[in-house]
Amino acid sequence: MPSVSDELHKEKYDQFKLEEWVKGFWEDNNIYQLVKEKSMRSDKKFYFLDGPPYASSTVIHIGTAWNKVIKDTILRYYRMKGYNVWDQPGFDTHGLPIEVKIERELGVSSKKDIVDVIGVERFIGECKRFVDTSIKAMTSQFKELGVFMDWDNPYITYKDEYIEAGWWLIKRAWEKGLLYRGVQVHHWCPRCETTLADYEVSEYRELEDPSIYVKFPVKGREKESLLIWTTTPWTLPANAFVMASPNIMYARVRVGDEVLIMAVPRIERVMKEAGISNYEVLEEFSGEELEGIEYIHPLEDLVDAQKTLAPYHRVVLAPEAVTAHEGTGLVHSAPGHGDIDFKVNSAKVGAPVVSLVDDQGRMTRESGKYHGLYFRTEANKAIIEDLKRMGALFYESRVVHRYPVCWRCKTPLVLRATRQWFIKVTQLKSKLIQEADKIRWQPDWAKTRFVNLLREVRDWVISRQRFWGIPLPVWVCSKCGYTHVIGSVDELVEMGGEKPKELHRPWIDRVTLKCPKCGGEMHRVPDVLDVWFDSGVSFYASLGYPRRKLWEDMKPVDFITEGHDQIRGWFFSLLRSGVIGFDEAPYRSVLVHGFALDEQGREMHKSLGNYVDFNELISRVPRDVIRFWVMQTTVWEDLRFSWKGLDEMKRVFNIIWNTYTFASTYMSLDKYDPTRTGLDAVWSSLEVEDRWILSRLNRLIARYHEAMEDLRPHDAARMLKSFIIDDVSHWYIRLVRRRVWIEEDAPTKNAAYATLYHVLRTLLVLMAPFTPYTSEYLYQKFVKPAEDNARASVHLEELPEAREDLIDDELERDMEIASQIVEAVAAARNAAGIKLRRPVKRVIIAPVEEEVGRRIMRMERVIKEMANTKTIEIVGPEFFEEARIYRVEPNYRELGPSFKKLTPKVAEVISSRQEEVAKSIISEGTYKAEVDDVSVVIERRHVNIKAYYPEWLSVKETSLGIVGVDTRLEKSEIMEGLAREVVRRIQAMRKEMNLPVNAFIEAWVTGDSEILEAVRELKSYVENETRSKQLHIGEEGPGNAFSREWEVDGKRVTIKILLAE
RNA sequence: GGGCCCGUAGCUCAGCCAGGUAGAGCGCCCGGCUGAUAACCGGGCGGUCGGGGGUUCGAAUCCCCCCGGGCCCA
Repeated sequence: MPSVSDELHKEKYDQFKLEEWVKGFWEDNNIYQLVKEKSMRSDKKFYFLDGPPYASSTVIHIGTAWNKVIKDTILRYYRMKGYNVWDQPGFDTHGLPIEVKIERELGVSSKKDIVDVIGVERFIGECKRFVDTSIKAMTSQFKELGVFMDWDNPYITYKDEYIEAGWWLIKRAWEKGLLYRGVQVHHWCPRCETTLADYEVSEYRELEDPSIYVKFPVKGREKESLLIWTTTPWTLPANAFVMASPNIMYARVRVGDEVLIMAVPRIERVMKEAGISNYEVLEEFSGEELEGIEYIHPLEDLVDAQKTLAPYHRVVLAPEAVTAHEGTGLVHSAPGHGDIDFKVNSAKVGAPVVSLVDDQGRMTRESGKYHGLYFRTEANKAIIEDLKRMGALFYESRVVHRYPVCWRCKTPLVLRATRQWFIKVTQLKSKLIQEADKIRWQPDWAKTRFVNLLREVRDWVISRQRFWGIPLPVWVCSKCGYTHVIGSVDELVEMGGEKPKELHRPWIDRVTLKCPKCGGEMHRVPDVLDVWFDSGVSFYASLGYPRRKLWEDMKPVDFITEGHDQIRGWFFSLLRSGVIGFDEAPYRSVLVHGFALDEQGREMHKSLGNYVDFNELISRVPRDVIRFWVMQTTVWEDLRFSWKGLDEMKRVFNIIWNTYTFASTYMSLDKYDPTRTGLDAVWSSLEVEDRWILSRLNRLIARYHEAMEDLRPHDAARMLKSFIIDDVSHWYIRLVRRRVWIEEDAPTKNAAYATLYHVLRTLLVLMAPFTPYTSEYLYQKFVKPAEDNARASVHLEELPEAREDLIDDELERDMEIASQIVEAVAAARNAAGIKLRRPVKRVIIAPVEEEVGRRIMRMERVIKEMANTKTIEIVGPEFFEEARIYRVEPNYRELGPSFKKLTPKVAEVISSRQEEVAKSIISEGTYKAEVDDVSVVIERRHVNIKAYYPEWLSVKETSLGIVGVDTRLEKSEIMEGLAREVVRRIQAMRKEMNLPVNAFIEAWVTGDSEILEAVRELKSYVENETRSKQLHIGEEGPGNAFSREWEVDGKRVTIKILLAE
């Protein structure tokens, strides 16, 4: 016969051990496989797509842990709701950060070294080895957290099948005319020797640069120059034109025997900076008048490239590029080295785009004299010297400003125009916005943010001049220039290529094709793809599309969740790929989560010393505690990491444990069998608190589902916590305690067992997605032994649906009121110094409305028990009014000014005629008296009125009404109180002797006569409570008995105990 | 410089969308309970709801500006 086992309460609680045990249990019994198999039998699909973490570290960030816990909780929820859940994890593996790490490991620092010293083949091998190590380490940490995903079958972006899937999209883009090669100005890292996309330019440093004012002589005018300002002298050799604004006023300013042209609002600043006080503004005019003025470039003779640029040297109007806030209002423009310059040039000038800096950051041959010099250092220096020598330098100083550096190697970046491959995303803009609108965003503002970004979308530079990435599948004929994009390995072979060992560089670089146009040899463009491309195609690539057709059955992705940085990142790249490849958004709903910050709300950084190491965390805090704690945070807000917060959560688990051991202690004692004595069997014996907790439970279930389906798992987590702590532990268990202490087989006890068992069992299942370890453990130890038909694991259970018929609003309101009344009584007792142990004769309540009174009386039994009162009386407010005693005190601040010299005597009257004065002032507002033959009128303001209740009545006023406790002692209550004191002490002694709760004893009580009388009077009560077979009053007892002397209210008593046979 | 989010007690946070007497847990102090006991109950201390302005009879809540923090851009 199954019954609740006694295993739980025999064991010392240790959450770490518990989790270790569960981990072993899952492994030994293949629980994940069972869960997965069960899920796969369902035909309701739930396609979850894991945003792949970047596999560049062996220790995960706290934020990554949170991310996976959120995912796991939601996946578990949907599995337990009977869905066929796709739970494949992913890893993002390509890209520059990993290349840089490997370069460091191998001790090289340039692309040349990778090719010549290391060899690309070995380099790629090292990248792969590094990634594999990271994946292994990360996987084991995710498993530690109890994350149930298909860890044996992750999608990994460097696999050939994945690369091939990536090619497919490039081919799609090409077929749709979205792929193009173009020149654009981008940031370039001269160390990594690759272009960086806008979003990769994320780091800035405070760097020092020259700040120079340079004179560009105006053609055909003696000693007259345009004055320009720049902090990048190295761009001057590539100067093509000068920009001015039509919205700014300019002036010709005489300085010495020269005339300088500059913006009016800048004159004073510039002159001051240059230390020139003697200057004269000759003439002011609108910027428009500058248009077309030609100038001579001061370095014209030193720079070869200037020969082609000279014809364009004139002033161009470009209000978007010129401000009156800095410089001179005249901006030197080098289309090959500036974004705006490039745009203005294409729109208005059409000069050749010249970049005079090479891949390594050195000046090119075309820069003439400066050939070979490094741009920010050597070239700057040489150029400034030449300008000075030629008299073209107006003023020179240094400036410290924010300058972009490479996000991986911190090398200052250079802006330069290069030829790159693009996808014309701008053409898809309206479609992107339209598709974004169909997606469910939680929270709402994520959508706003997303659409804001889409409005500013730019074409996407997909090419990178690196090694560790998906090779760009573009082949170009070396003879006729014909370009072809390859969409698959099969196509590669069809085109005459040989299938390489793997699709990475360098193997793929060796594959040549035969040009279908001219028969010439086609070579691959040596670029690889931007690493953001990789994860963007995961929605189909992880499923092996197009080689396999699973995506077509599974689409769209039902759910994704990542941090809010991914609004711009992955959420965007997925949508972009979805629209390029399939003309639609690939996912249906998004949950955005926050960042894991430190206690002060700052970002965690190893360099800031506030970094919390995952391994430290997991060794200090049990996994479920971490999980349940992080899940309490409003998902889309930032998580403030807190050791203290985690400690608090440990206590919650302690209470959960205590709750289950409480139940198991008594249920096992009585061999309670939930399969025989279930809720149905005890239905008619349910007490009001039983019906109440069942109502609460079902309300919880309903709200829990609402929260989970609305992607508010934190709300569900909070509800679970408050249900178990507040409703079950703090209230329900307190209420049923006495019922489970009953010895015999009473219906009310069985009703309590059945209810408690049902509640705790259901709760385990509801908790399982959040606290998989604890739920499993309690399921194995508490549920399993009691139910023959229990599942192998709690994770194979199905989530219950709420039983609406058990939700009773009225009852819950009644209980709410009862609890408030009990609270008020406790406060009143406390004020009067009456212990809860001592019963009181009556509690008197004047409710604010009759309704409340009725509710109180419906809960009479509960209130009487919890408040330890013999009776409850409902009275009208007049009861308290009549009992109230008023006292008045003289208010000297008001008395003084009114009565001057009489003040002391008036005060005397007030103090001596208390009641009389108080009554009069309350009813009439004044009190009239004769003082030294003078009539005085004492007003309300002259006194402070205080209300008191008589000694015997302790009162607490509440929003429900006035609650009074009659504190008068009658002999019977005193007796009962004393008896209870003795009981308590016997219990303490039993505990000290380590007696089992159900053991019987024999006891002897001697000492104070009043106490003995009380015990004699309530003998059977004492015997019952303490499980005493025999209670000897006034007898010494044997010497071998366990003995203790006590003092109760100043009275001595000696108690002896022996274990009865 | 722009977009979005956050700012409430010493700490962690709820309340804000749908305006109506500022809440919980923890911590601290005092008291109680002692058959869940590293649990539990009551009371107290503690708040310019980041600051300022506006709308309103009434604002933590709605609007505007500013400050601090976060993310993403420029």
